[in-house]
Formats: sequence, structure tokens, C-alpha cells
Amino acid sequence: MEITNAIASFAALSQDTRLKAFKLLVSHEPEGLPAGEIARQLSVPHNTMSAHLAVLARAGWVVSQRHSRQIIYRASLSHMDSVIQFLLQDCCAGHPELCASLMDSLSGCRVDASVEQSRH
Amino acid sequence: MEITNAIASFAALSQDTRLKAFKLLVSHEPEGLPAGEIARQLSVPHNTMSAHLAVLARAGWVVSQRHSRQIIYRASLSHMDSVIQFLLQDCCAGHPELCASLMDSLSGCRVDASVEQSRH
DNA sequence: AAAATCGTTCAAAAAATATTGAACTATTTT
DNA sequence: AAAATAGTTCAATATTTTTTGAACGATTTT
Repeated sequence: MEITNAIASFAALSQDTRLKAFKLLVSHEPEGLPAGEIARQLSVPHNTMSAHLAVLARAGWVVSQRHSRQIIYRASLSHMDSVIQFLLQDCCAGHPELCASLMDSLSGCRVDASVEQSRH
Repeated sequence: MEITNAIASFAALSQDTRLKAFKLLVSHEPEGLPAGEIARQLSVPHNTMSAHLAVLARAGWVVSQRHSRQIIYRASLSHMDSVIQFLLQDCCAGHPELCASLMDSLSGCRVDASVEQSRH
């Protein structure tokens, strides 16, 4: 990821409605949500929401697809991965301990059968 | 991390000089760099740089400490960790495959002796 | 083909950010 | 204690972003 894309990516998430919309879409993966439904859930006028969704889309955080009358938005998890990689770049080289701690916290989300079982 | 802190964090990195300054500090961990040196390396007036460093500090991306006449800035790697955790929250639960891919890319930075040896 | 529904785009005003000369504070050197 | 050095803060201007009424475009229903 280039620095220009990174700036646009951070700018896109630096606004209340947009960050909430993105989080909402992440929690609605992989089905996605139509534009109007996002506006309704966040209590934002539909044209305001449309402008914000355009910013998120231009930055790469969301993708959209028309489905009859509605336009379905989905979070782009691969873009999230790219942004995180951008942040970590030039960091882990000298400091593997940060990666280690991150990996530890990430490993908590691998919910497989054996882990499920060991919870009881 | 609260959503308010997340917004401030993303806003802080959504500006060219600030993003470059943070990256510069990450690559200068753990020694850090004095404010004037950062301004010089990025070709920015010292008062402009000071304002930007204040934004980064308020958001939590950097910490500073006076050392005789100069003020040394350092990147806060733990803050970076918090922001990444904020992004991943509510994501891995339904989608362990994203975490898996992230862990794969992260695992590349674990440069220990055995890996070093196997490179030759 | 008219009406209804779902969204986007436009344009203009309002609000928030960025920039920088000048003044100021803290520390060290002479 | 004056001068020099390293940074910050202030204040005013310039720039960018956000918001929203109104108009428009696409698709479905009547």
C-alpha cells in the first residue's frame, strides 16, 4: 500500500458516521447491508450517508453492488488487512516482540472445535 | 479502545506530514528522535512540526520526553497494537480466516536463529 | 406509462483543520 | 546575566471537509 492510499484510508475512518458504518458492515459480513438500511440504523439522512459511503468506497474500505433497487455495501476485509500491513511495515523487523504480542491477541479468535470443547 | 479515541487516532494519521513522522519514529525505535530532527528530515518548519507532533501525541501515537534542550519523540507501539485490535474487533468472531491470513503475514517477521540459518 | 422506491449527485453554507510569522518558555553556553 | 539553542503557543488566514435541500437516475410496481 502506498502512502497516498494510507492517508485516504485513515481519513475515511476519522469521522464518526463513517467509522460506525464500517464497523456495522464488518459485523454484517459477509451478507452486507443496503445503503438505506445503514442510514436508518445510524440515524443519518440518506444523502449524507451516501456521501460518506462514497468516501469509504473511494478509500477501499467498502465495496458495493446493486441488487435490484438497492445497493448493497460490504466491508472489504482484504483492505483492512492491507492497512494493518502498512502500519506494521518497518516495525516488526527491529521489534519482533510487538508482532508476538499481536499474534497472541489474534490467536484468541481462532475458534475451532477443540477450543470450543475445552471451554466447558 | 473507545470509538472517540479511534476517530482521533485515524484523524491523526490522515495527514501526510504526520503519517510520515510516525513512520519515521517507528523506524527509529527504540531510541526516538528530537522534534527538530524530525522537522529537518521531513522539510517542515519547526512550528508546523510541533503542531503536528502535538496532534500525534494527543491521539496516543507518540510519547515525548525532554532530554536537556531537546524533546525526544518515540512511537508508541502499544497504541498501534490497540488501534489494530480495535479494527479487528467483531471481525474475527465470524471470520477466523481473516485472522489466519494476518497471522501468516505477521509470522514472516519472526526472525529467530533457526529461520536465519535456513536462509543459506 | 405513471407512480413509488432506493440511491446518487449537485451546490452552497457551515464547520473543522492546517499553516506560519511572531512571541514566548526552558535549557545550556559564554 | 546575556546570548544561543530547541521547542511550544498564539492568532489570523487559508484550505479542506461536512452537511443538507433539491434535483436527478435507475428499478420495480400499479
